[in-house]
Amino acid sequence: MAGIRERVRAELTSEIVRLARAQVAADGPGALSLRAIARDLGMASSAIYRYFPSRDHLLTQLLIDSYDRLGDVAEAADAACPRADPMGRWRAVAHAIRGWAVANPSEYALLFGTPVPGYMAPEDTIGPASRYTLVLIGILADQEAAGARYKGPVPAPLAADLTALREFLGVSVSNEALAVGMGAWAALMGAITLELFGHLHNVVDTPGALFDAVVEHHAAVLAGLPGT
Amino acid sequence: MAGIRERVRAELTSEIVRLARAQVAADGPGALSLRAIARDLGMASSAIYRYFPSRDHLLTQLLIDSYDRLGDVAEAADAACPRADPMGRWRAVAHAIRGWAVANPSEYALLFGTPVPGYMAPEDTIGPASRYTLVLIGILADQEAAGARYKGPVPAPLAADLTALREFLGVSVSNEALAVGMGAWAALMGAITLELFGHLHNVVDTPGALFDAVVEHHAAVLAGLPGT
DNA sequence: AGAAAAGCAAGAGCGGTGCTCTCATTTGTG
DNA sequence: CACAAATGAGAGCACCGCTCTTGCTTTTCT
Repeated sequence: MAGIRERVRAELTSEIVRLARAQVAADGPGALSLRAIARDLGMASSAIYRYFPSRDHLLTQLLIDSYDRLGDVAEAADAACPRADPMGRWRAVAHAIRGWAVANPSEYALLFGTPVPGYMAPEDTIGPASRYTLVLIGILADQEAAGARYKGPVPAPLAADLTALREFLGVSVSNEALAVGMGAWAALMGAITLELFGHLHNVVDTPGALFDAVVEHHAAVLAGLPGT
Repeated sequence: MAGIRERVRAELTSEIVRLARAQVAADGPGALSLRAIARDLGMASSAIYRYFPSRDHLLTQLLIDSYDRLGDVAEAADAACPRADPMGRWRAVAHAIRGWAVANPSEYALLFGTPVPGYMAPEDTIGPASRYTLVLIGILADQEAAGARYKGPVPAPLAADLTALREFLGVSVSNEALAVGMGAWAALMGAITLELFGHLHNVVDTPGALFDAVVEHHAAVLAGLPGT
């Protein structure tokens, strides 16, 4: 009942994931080949399906793992800052996210690039996918708790969504703060995506320059000081 | 010498592109299959290669076409506004871009989603790819010419790039304005990408709400009025 | 006009993919 | 020990991009 078989199964499963991740890292998502993994493992291609019922299921596993790694670096960067300095934390987390993205471009593409056509991310992914955003929201909440005030106007439909979101998360932030934060989030991801997907090649040579400007701009906005 | 053969060749070529676009629109890029196109055309799969030497070449053609369509809608939206109202033009162009994106998600994914692994966009694409950005820069230039002032600081490396960019484009805009504009650009594309690629599904229900907030925020920033 | 050259479509074929099915073997358990 | 479950192997299906050869048609040149 120790389950010797279960153990070797778990090991093989994680070995498959390991090879899959290496494949994705090397040639991007879409280059993921179950047959190639089977070859590397020295087993028949059909045997892989005992561990992952389809290529998409394996891809989902990679998705979850990558979201978790991103969550790790975001949380680590946040934890390394004094909690009383939300703007320093914002800068640190933002740069940590970009750092992870440029270090793992294929994984970033997997998370934030073109979604697989017929593929809808299952429930298991939303937890890991939320981690890095929760870090950002936490910073926002602390900044507001420290006295920052954000002025709207927040469009009515957005306000309703934000209210629901706040209640779901159980965090105490105003709708105005959430709206500002989502704007910063979009700018953050937009800057990284433009950079990583090559849209700055014919515009700007210095990698990260646009990103720095974006982060600094939103640092000022997120500061939420009166008169801004 | 009228070139009857050339004409039928041109027609067949555009027919191939038409079917390819339909395929991409239906099932996203990556579902593009030369064999399927050949089947639809009732010809041998090998015959396609007389018109496009490889799948990537056909994809490049689709890329150029899509960039041109995006450029069309951006320019049209801009032209429909009074030139003397740059902020109105910004709003109009931004919403036009998003409108095109939500109406043609697969084409948007083709342009701004995960790049094809080994694929590097050839020179012919940078012209069409620049059109919608030139519209945005034009608005920025007019706004600054109308008296708007943007304050830095612009990071030194970014400043160098922006100077080169300005000289290349031959537009008269300050580095500060360009930096602010690129920030708005990143936020714009980031908001669209997050929405279209499903990252708002568990956050916000109202499509476009985040986008509106982002556009309005940057409208205020781009206004460039003293005290902002 | 006739011959040479160029363009074109078709078919077979290579190596690759995801995935399914069957069959034999191994392994843990009642 | 015997039985049932889990596992691996192999063949096979339908698809993919791409290449090569083989004929046929159209254009062009002499």
